[in-house]
Amino acid sequence: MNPKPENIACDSNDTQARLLNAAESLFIDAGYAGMSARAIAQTAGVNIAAMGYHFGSKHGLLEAVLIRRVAPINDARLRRLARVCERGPDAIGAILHAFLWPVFYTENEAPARRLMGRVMTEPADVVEPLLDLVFSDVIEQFVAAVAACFPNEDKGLIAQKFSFVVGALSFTLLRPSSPLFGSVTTTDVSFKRLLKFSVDGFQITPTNRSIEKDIL
Amino acid sequence: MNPKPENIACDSNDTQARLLNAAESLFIDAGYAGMSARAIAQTAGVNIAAMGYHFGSKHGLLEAVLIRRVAPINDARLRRLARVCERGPDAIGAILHAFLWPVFYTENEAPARRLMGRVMTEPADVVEPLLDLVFSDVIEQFVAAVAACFPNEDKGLIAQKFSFVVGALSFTLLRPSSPLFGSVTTTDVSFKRLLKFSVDGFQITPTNRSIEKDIL
DNA sequence: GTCTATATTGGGATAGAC
DNA sequence: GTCTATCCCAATATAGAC
Repeated sequence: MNPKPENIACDSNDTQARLLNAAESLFIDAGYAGMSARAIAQTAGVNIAAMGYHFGSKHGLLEAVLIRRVAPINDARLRRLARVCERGPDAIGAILHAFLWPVFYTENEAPARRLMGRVMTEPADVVEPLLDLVFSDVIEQFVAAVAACFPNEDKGLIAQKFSFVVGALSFTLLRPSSPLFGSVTTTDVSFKRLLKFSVDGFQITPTNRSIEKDIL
Repeated sequence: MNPKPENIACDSNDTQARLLNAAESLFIDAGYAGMSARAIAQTAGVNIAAMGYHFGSKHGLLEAVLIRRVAPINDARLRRLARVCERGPDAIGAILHAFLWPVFYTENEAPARRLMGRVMTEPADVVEPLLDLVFSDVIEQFVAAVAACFPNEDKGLIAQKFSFVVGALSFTLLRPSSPLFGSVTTTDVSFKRLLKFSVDGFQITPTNRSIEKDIL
């Protein structure tokens, strides 16, 4: 289907890379259903038929777009996770750092970030198989590592807290500047804030009973 | 455009309600671009032309779908916020409770929750005007209330922390059961976990310097 | 208020010449 | 590998009869 799978340059002028870049940009802005094959070809400056030739279909093109960006990030995540040897509550910061850092600082980070935010929130029938394929291993390993930090905590609680982190991350990537939340910040500031917020959210703290009283 | 704007029943059999329910269901599952007017009419069991007659267009129908669900939730949020008089760090739990509780426990909550998750993550060109219209007032008031709890903190930091909460909330609503994050939980458990996670994330804690050292 | 029928545009995919 | 041309179907919207 793809006669030249290796060595795909990101800013080359060949047809495959042009299609990948165009599809990525349109997917970020409009989602899968909102981007048309015609618009992709036009943005890429290539013929419509080239998409079918190189990637089989619009969906095949999306898959290639995803893997190009997400695979390096997930590789970096797992490499960093492997270096976090210590366990116990103090390791949570290092683990979440290993999970978040590659998203913000891997090469070609700007498009990759928005792409990750978009794909994590797309309708399930479009990307669920792709999400499972690309993220299940990483999520599983990180959840297990976090769970090892808190051996006495409920495993379901740990997994859900991790999903809160993924949600906060996805939303941050998806709307880097939103009129709803005021001023924009730099990548570095967002990263540090999200990391600290996540670490604090994972800490074991006594439940504040005054919150419960507020129910109506 | 809409000859009968008031008194829209949620489970009635009249054409408007059937269209609203069908559009909501399809929007949740496929997003705006992924749902077709034909599919809406077919699901609703009404004629395609009825959509144009009652709501003007597919976009007008989406707007009605949104307002029907989100307006009651936002009203409840602001009513609850108005009752949170005290200020200081202890009020953060009550404020976040006021923000989150109506999402999980307002009537017709099940579709409303997924709808909120979907609309918060849709491509900007589809819903940005709607999001501004529906959410800007609520977000602004809640961010201001939270900022009043932490008068010495940077306002941008407060706003971004609040966006983390919104992100975690949206993702939780969007994927109530995801194979990536293991077992499903009840609404009550998710609500309590998200509330505690958010409160803990807002607390002022010393920055853990060991996290910084982990940068490769 | 409802429906049939249709106008008009755009969708994804591909056959086949070069 | 690339392009033209086209197939077939789906999209939203609306006109006009009832």
